[in-house]
Amino acid sequence: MNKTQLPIRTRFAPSPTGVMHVGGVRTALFSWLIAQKNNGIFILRIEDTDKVREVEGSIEQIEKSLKWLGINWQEGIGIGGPNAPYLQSKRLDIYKKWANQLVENGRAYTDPYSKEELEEFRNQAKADKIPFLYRNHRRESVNTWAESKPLRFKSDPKPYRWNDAVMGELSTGPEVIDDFILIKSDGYPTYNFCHVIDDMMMGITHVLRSQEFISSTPKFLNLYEALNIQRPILATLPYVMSIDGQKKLGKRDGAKDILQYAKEGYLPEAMINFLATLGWNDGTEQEIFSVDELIQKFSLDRIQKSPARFDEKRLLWLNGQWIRRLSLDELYRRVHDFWPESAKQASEKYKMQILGLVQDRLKTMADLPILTSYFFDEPKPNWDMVEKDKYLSKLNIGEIMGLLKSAQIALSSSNNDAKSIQQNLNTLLETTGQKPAVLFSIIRLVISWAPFSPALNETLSILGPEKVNSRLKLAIDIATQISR
RNA sequence: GGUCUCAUCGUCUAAUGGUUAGGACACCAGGUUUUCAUCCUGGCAAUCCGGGUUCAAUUCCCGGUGAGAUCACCA
Repeated sequence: MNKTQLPIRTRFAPSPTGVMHVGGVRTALFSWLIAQKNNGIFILRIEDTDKVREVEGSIEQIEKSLKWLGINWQEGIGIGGPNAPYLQSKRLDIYKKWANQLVENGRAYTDPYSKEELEEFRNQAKADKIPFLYRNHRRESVNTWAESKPLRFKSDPKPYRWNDAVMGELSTGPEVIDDFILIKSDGYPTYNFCHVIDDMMMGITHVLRSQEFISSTPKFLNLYEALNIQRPILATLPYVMSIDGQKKLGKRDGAKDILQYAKEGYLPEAMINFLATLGWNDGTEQEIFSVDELIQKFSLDRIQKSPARFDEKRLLWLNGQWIRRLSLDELYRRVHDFWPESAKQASEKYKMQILGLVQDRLKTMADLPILTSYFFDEPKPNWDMVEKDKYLSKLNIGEIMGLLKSAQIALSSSNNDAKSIQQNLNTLLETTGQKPAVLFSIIRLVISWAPFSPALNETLSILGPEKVNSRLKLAIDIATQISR
C-alpha cells in the first residue's frame, strides 16, 4: 500500500452538549495536526443525535473555541462540503437506508422488549452474578422494523485482535460483543451506528478518540464487518486527568471552558503548545513548539499510552514564554482588551512604550492592569507600604523626607530619557550616600504605590517629569504631615 | 462482579539489555544597582512490588498491587 496516495481525512465530531474543555480540544488538535501534516482534510461534524442532552448554543461555542486556537476545518459545519450535511440530525434518511439494509441482510431486528423488561433482565443477571448480555434474550423475530421500537444490531460474537495507532495491539473476547441499539425509538440513530456510517461516507482515514471508546471498539469492528466496509485507522488518545484527582478531566471535575482561558489572558499559541505536549513529545528536549513545528513533527506513534494530568502551572509558564516571544507590535494587538479602564484615553505610543516595559513581566495578558495602572491613573498613596518596607522601615520620617526632597531636585534637572535619568540617580546615590536599596525603593514606592514595577529609570522616563514631580511633591506633603 | 487498558522525580516526560536514569514545570538557595518578572548558576526529587530469563533488567516474560475505563434507547 502506498501511503502517499491516500488522502488523509480526519474529523472532529463532538456532540453539542455544552462548552468545549481541554480533553475535547486536544482530540481536535491531534486530529487536525495529522491532517495538516499530510496535506489532508480536517472535518468538523456535529453528532447531535441525543436531543435530550443537547444544549443550545453549543455548536457556536465549539466553532468559536476551535477558531480561537486556529484549528480550521476544510469541510463541515458552517462551510459545507462534498459530504454535506455535517449535522447528524439532518442525515436521518441516510442512517435509515443503511439500517434497512442491515434488516434485509438479517443483521438487525426490532427490539420487542420494554425498558422495564430489560431492566428486569439486567437485575436478574446481577443477582445471578453473570454479565448481562442482551443477545441471550433474542427472540426469533421477523425481519421487519417496527419504527416505534428500537432497532438492534444482530451481533456476531467473536474474539478480536486489532491494531491501534497509539495503544498498539489490543484484543478482546466474544463476551464483549452484544446486540446494541442502532436506531432509537425516537428515530435518531445511536453514536455506535451513525459515526460508523458517517466516517465511511466521509472517507475518514484516521479516527482519533479518547480512551473511553476502547471497550466499545469491538462492537464497531463487528458492525464494520456486517456492513462490509473497511475500517479506518483507529487511534486511542489517553485521558487528560485533573491535577489533583485521579479522575478523567470532565465538566463535573471543574474542567474549564477552553474560552475561559482566552478571557484569562492566555495565548492560543501557549494553549496549543501545552496541549500538544501533554501526552506527546518529539523525543528531543524541546519544550516550546510553534504550530508550524507541531504540524511538521507530530506523529501518532509518539503519543503516550498513559493518562496525563493537567498542570496549569506549566500552562502559565508556557504562556509567559509565548508572550515574550511575540513582537511588541503583535503583543500590542493581542492585549487590546486587557488594558485597565483608565488607559482608554492614552495614546497608542504611550501604551506601546509601557507594554515594552512590562512584556517580560506578564504571565498572562490579564496581568496588565496590576502592572500598569499607575501609568494612567494617579495612584493612591499608601504610607503603610513605606513603613513595612524591608529597607525603609529602618529610616525615620525626617530621613525619608530628606531623600524625597533631594530626589525632587535631582530629577527636575534631568533630561527625560532613561539614560540621563539613570545618571542623575547615580549621582544622587553619591550625594546622599545611600544604598540603591533604600533610595530607589522610596522613589519607586511614592511614584507607583504599586507592589512592583519595572526598572526605575525607565518608569520615570515614561511617566515624564511633571507626573514624577507632582507625585514626589505629594509624598513630601504626606511626610511633612506625619512628622508633625 | 465481567472485560479492557495503563504504571520513570510532586507534575509533563526522555533513554537504554550495561548511563552518575537526562530535560522541563513546580519548589528551595544564590547572582544581575530597589521591588516584581525575565535571565544566569546551583540544589531537592523517580524507574510500583515480587519472581523468572540473562554475565547484566528500569527495559523482556509471568504474577501481584495500584489507578482508570467500560458493561445506556449517552457520546
